Amino acid sequence: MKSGNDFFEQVWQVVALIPHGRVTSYGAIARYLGSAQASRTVGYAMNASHASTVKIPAHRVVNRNGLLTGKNWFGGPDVMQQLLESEGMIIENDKIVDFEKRFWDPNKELTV
DNA sequence: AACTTGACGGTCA
DNA sequence: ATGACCGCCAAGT
Repeated sequence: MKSGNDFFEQVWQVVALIPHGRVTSYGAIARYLGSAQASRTVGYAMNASHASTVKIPAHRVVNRNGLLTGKNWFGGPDVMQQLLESEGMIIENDKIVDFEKRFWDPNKELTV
């Protein structure tokens, strides 16, 4: 049937599993899928998340620095930050404070 | 059909 | 410690 959508669907699946008040990185998701260096593709999947019927909390996904790289993709440069703060997250200078503590690793939590 | 770009990450110089 | 390049997968032009 369809081909190539597997990667995106898996990414959406993992992102949808991110607990409230937690965040993860593109690389962590990519690694969970088996392609640690395909992190850019993960970000691309986020961009295509609107195509998914599932609700994708993309605001909980940031780069490995905890920086809100895709904040500009939420319809506003501050929307992503507002969403994260709304979940108890602390954002400073477009960066997640205590990112390590808020970090949610699918490989670790889901135990592949 | 081919080349370039993209919400990243890691390694090398 | 800082800067630059390569690798990965898919989509857009």
